[in-house]
Amino acid sequence: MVPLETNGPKSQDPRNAAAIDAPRRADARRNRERVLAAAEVVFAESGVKAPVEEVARRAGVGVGTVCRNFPTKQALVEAVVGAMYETLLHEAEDALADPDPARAFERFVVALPDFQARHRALADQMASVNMPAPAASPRDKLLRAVSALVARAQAAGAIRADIGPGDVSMLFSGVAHATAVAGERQPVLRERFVRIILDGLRAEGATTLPGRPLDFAQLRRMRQQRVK
Amino acid sequence: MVPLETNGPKSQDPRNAAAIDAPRRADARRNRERVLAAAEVVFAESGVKAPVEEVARRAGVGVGTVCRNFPTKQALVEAVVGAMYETLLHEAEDALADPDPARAFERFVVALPDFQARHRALADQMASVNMPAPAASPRDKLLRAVSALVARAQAAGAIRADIGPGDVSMLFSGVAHATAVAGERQPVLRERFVRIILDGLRAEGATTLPGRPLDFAQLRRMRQQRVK
DNA sequence: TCGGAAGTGGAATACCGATTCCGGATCCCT
DNA sequence: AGGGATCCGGAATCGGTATTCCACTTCCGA
Repeated sequence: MVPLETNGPKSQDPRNAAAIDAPRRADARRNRERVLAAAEVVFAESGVKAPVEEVARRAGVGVGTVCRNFPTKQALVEAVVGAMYETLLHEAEDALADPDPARAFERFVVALPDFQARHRALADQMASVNMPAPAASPRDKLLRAVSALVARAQAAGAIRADIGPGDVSMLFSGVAHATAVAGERQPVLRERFVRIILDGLRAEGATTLPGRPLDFAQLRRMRQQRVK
Repeated sequence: MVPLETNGPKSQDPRNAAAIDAPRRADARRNRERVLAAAEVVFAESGVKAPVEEVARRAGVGVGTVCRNFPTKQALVEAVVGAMYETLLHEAEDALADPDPARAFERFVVALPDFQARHRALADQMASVNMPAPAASPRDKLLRAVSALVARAQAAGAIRADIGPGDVSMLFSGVAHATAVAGERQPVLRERFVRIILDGLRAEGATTLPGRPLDFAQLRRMRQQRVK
């Protein structure tokens, strides 16, 4: 590999993932997008175990094209997950735009399990990521946005003070997983659970929680401990 | 059971699964137990995707022995799950033995996610079963016990009336799944979430829940709808 | 418009794990 | 103890999917 060129245009950049992300030819770039979009759909409806060939078919390209863009299936999955962070980030930013902290928080915790239930398999992938988020990456921005939503809601007295953003994230992801099993066509069920948990998050002092409020950094550390 | 008799042993009984469960030779029966035990451990730590060969190795037998006892990997998984129902049933019955309905309920909802977090992959399997439980099977007994725990707690005014056993089961399974990802070595985390949800379940009237209380029959029906 | 670099489809290959098969070992009854 | 039914181990088989490879097509700059 390293397709030798007459005079090193880029060969000295060891981590030019960007170059791989954006192939030279227009049709190639287009195909890459198609594959990514197809993969998101396929993985959502059949889980990550869906054959690569299915993704290729759905994208209208050959398997070779898929594998050239994403050298490994794992790489494909990660790319799709990366795209999902951006979607969730929008969700969070939309919520943050609401001037009422309580409503903003509520809006996000309704949207989160909703989104995750529609992407069960990929949400599981997201949950097992345990690398620190590169600064200013979509994931990093998302974590900050969620932290802000929680902090703002707490400052406004809308939710109890003894929880952290990590707690919130896990609680509602749990809802997503539980309801996805029963069928994503049951938004009512999801809403019931979100309401119940919201009631629990509001119940200041009803119970003294063991442990400390959980933030994302701690959450990540806990995942790493897990030998896996 | 059905210890062989001298003539006409059993060959005409089409559904003598029991006979398969209890092979004639003592060493065979012993091996079967070993495989079951090994499978439980292996699946718990590596998920159901763990190779059959790994189970065999852990059990100290050849793959052939595993496959003879459980003609299919799926059959092996189901056998292990079946055993788990019995364990959970004990948990539920122990809880029911507590004369205080509130304490009994609480005790079970702490034990449930705890147990499921230690058997994540198998818990997922359990969640996707959508056949009616045969009357008096461990699973059937478990569902009844849980329903009783919920009903009793409601009658005592310990938890809100607008929820059903299906709601409870899904909520706490969600906790199990969420915390299992972060590492089953974090019982404190699990307890935090259980407390929060318990607060939410206590908050009578705090929020009017959409939909109706969910019982197990409805839950099963919802799973079936899901084309899969 | 042309030439060749860049990209493509999909058959061939590599791999991995479930299931089958059978010569040999083990048990259990007499 | 003897002998046959039963069971065992694990190599061979089979199936299914990820990945590689290359003859052929498409794009794009000159």
